[in-house]
Amino acid sequence: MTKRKLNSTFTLNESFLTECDLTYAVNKIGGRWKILIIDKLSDQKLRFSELNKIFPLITERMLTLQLRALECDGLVKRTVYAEVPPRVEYELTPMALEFLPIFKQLSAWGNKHKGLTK
Amino acid sequence: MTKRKLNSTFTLNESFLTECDLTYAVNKIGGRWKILIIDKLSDQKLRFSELNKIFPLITERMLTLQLRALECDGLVKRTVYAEVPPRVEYELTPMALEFLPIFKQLSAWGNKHKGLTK
DNA sequence: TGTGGTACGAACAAAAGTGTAAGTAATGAC
DNA sequence: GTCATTACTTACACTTTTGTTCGTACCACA
Repeated sequence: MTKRKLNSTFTLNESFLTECDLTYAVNKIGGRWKILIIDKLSDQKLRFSELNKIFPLITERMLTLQLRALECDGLVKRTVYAEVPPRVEYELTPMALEFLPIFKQLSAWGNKHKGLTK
Repeated sequence: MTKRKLNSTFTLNESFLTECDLTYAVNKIGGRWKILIIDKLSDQKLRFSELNKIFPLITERMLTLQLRALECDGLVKRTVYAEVPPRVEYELTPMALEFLPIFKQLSAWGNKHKGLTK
């Protein structure tokens, strides 16, 4: 996505951290809007503009970035139709589909404990 | 942790985002070292200095911040012993223990797909 | 000729997260 | 009195992430 300086402690630590399968997994869904996007795509293909309407607060730029990251991580498949005006559809990959049951548990956990700090 | 400006779009979006149970849950473990800390605490209490030794790359400041955040979110319990030199022990709360099985699945998913982008 | 819709891209700015380097309190051991 | 130990705290700098604003290509259609 954005260019990074190599050899910064930040980056070095990142390498160390992603050696952990758990951290690796969480990093993949760590972007601000990624989870919501995956959730919406869980049972349907959606176009860029449709996602944009579903999440009015996300900017086009952010949506682009998050989708690109998801695509890059192999969680989302991007299909471009050579039409005018352009049409691009996004859908989950099998790898992402395997994530969904975990999502449900996470969601249940979140729901159970939300607001009950302590 | 750090003070935030209210009313920034960033903060407003955060409110919107954490309405989603899923995003809420992921945010709780989103800090850079939180997952590793929880993992280490999964079967034992540990002192501040012990955690620091386990993760040589984390700075004391970061360790403090992450532990404070975890405590604030009700995932970690902090026990201070009135001794000199000070002794502070950290352990998981029941809420965090409920997270562990999900962690295992996340970890398995990460292990399966790591390196297999696409 | 001009307008409209789609899915972006680029330049910039703001905010948050993370790392660096130093310092602190309390007290028991020497 | 000095030093060592533990668990921090503070001030600052740097990196990444997120948001703002503007602009683009393409062609159908009016």
